Amino acid sequence: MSRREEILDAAERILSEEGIDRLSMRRLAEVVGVRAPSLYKHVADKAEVVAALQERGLRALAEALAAAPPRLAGLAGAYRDWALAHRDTYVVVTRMPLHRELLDPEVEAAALAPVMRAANGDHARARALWGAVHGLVDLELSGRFPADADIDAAWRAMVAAFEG
Amino acid sequence: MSRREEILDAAERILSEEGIDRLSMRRLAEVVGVRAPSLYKHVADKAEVVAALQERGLRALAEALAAAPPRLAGLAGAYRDWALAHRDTYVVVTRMPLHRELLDPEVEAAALAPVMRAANGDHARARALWGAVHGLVDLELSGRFPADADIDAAWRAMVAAFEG
DNA sequence: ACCTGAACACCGTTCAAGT
DNA sequence: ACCTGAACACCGTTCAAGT
Repeated sequence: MSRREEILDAAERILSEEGIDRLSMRRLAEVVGVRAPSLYKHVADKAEVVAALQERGLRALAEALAAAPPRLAGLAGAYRDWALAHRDTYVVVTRMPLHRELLDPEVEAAALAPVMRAANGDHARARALWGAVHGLVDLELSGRFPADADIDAAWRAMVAAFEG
Repeated sequence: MSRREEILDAAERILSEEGIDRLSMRRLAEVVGVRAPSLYKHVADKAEVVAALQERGLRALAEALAAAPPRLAGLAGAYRDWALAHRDTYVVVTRMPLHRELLDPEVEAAALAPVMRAANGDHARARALWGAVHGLVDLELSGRFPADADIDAAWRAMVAAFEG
């Protein structure tokens, strides 16, 4: 395993185990067992590390969605489940600037392919659907629903609207 | 005008004019004309500054939505327009941790009241709708749609789904 | 080829000291 | 009551120097 892979694996571990706030170049170096400046011999900057995490996250999300039942409710459920199980990764994938020039060009489309399929190839509808599932996940992750809110019911209402 | 108000006004100005990345206690102090430690005589910490910005943002959003045509398309359009016109404020309002204990308890509900009304008082439907409009805005603000995407069409598809 | 310490320009925050 | 400089524990990043 190259030093570079070692660094990216460590970054992935920090992200999922310690959270995004702890993902610093200094902490990353510490986990790898080296001083922070040494990282720059193997990655250009932190943005490159983040881009790698986004790529890995998109691949994992694509896999989870591809394995879900293709019906809308199943797909929406798989999307939500994956996001809740990988909160910090989901945030990195969707909220941080996407450096597309550092990304495998196919990986973004692959993650959205199941959504595209559920919308019968209608781009506008696929984006509306993606917005809806992403929005519900994002509000939940950001703690915008009151503690006693029935979030499952909100998901059912969303699915009903798009199936209507 | 109290020093505290002066500080919060300056924070609002930095947020909208220089962006969230420049909103630091040190920059804030500089704009107010004082050293950073002095701020702590007037606000407890940065979280309190952010909470004040969230409250002001929610109030402004509530106003914009209340002034919109109550039909779904008009409401969705007003939501999107406001978010795009106040990008950094929108991000602070929706993405940063919401310190509800520092917030006027009615302001959050006030912002969502028009959405609630559009859902005929159905909480689940209102949350699905909020998720959908927020999600589309968030993906657009995060640059997740390709440059040639017809985002207007995505909004129409979303409105159609919920009106269906 | 790889790693290091020192440095630079930043953060949020605390605190003793001054008025 | 308010403001200050100095300090602490952090950031990302650069660079000359060592092996």
